[in-house]
Amino acid sequence: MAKRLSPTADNGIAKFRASLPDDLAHSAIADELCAISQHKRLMKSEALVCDPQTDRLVYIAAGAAKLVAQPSAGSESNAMQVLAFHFPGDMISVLRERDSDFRLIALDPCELLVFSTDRFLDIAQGEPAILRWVLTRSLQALHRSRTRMMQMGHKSARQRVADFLISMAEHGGGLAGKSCRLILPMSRRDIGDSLGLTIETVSRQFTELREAGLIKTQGRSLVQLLDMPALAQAAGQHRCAGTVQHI
Amino acid sequence: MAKRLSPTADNGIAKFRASLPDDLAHSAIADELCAISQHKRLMKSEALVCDPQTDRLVYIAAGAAKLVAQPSAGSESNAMQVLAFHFPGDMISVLRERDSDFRLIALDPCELLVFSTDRFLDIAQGEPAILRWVLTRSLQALHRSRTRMMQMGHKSARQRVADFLISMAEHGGGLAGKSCRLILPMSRRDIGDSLGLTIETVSRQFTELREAGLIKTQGRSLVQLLDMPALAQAAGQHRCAGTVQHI
DNA sequence: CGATCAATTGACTTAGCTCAAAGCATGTGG
DNA sequence: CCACATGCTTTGAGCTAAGTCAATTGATCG
Repeated sequence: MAKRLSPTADNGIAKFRASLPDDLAHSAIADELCAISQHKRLMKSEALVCDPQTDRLVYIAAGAAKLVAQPSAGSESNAMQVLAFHFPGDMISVLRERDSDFRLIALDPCELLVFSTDRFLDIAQGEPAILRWVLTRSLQALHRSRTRMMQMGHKSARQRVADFLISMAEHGGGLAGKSCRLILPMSRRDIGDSLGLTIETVSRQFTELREAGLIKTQGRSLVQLLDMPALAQAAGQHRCAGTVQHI
Repeated sequence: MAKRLSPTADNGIAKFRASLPDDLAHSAIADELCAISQHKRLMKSEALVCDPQTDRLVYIAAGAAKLVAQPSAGSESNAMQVLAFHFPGDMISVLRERDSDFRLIALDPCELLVFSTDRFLDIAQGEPAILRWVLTRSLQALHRSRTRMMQMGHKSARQRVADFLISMAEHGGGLAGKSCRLILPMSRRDIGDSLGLTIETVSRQFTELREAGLIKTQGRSLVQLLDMPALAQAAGQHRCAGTVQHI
């Protein structure tokens, strides 16, 4: 059993165990994995620092984070790219990379479990079900990344922003009705960087969506999606929760 | 041992075995995997058709292929997106998807091994090293996908085309010197669809690169990279901005 | 209650898209 | 083997969506 570090560490570990396949939550393998895990807490805007020599697997127990890449070369000013936003329950692979380093930055206070990928896999090799669990999640992540790439490809600013809001709503879970309240943990800059748009364009899109009656905003981070089917349509007739209406 | 289907089938299977971790190439597990593999040959432009109900793993033994996604809904005209190009030795995961179907289309005659992902993993569970092998490749694919997504984000047409050429050269293997000959198996349209650009823009970029003395073209598909360092720089820097200092 | 940074709005510029026409390869039939 | 036909590619001329620059408004915190 993992040594008692602190109540919150135990809490994070418990969440990790719970996310594993049911029958493995309390297996010896799970114990081993927990034992090699490093428990980290990040303050808002703090970056996860870890040995850049090894690949890492990071499990998010609580909080939201962004995975960013910044070209190491020259131009400091702009050019920060947000590759993905991550939420509790996500397992992220952070590969070491020579030219552009990838970093995980907390959007709000985060609780993480960090594993060395190699050591994790060495242990997981003893239990193929765990290996398969990680593999399945990776394939899904790959699939999601490809789907998003598809969208980045040729979509308008309106479509990207609408799609972003829809996908945030999917995470929030409030997909039930037509409307949905969201608290966005990320700034407009983060949103822009993740969509390949400028903050100004993002802001203008928010304004237009508000004027079209599709959303309502309040303060920086509170957004209310008033008509999700219409939003989904604005996003390009993709995934709408219940009703996909033809055009 | 897998039943002898045909000389080419055996050839494809041999390549698959060779790509596995050394000590497993002739293991019983490898035999089992080969036994459940479906050997397919595709003509140029032919799509891989397989049961859309199950996820598939596809190993490319020979030929080049593109992974495309087309939004199922309405608009036929444009909106075909090329998610990735694949080459011999690649292992691709084709997930079934309800709204937008992903298809693998041959760019030239292809030789493929197709596995049901579930059955593959069921067998691979007997040999964690194979599971880990697939996982490692998936994480790399994810990483590549993210890197490309980053580029799709905010990069100019020039940067995208230059980067595309560089990455094609990496596949060709002729990375040694400053120059490199490439035979592109894909059309300008495919290139455009993969970069989120129109064929016209791709063509114009080729022209400009030619006029800048960075490449030389001959016919549709032959491209000669004359100055790869300069190309790499064009792929990286060259922030559009108001002040475009010519090269 | 200012100080400070994020977000919005406006005016202007431009990269890349659209539409349209002309050149080239590649394959086919005489 | 050559002429033709077809589809790919290149080139050209506007247009528009989104970026840049700049100034204002709004929120958040010591």
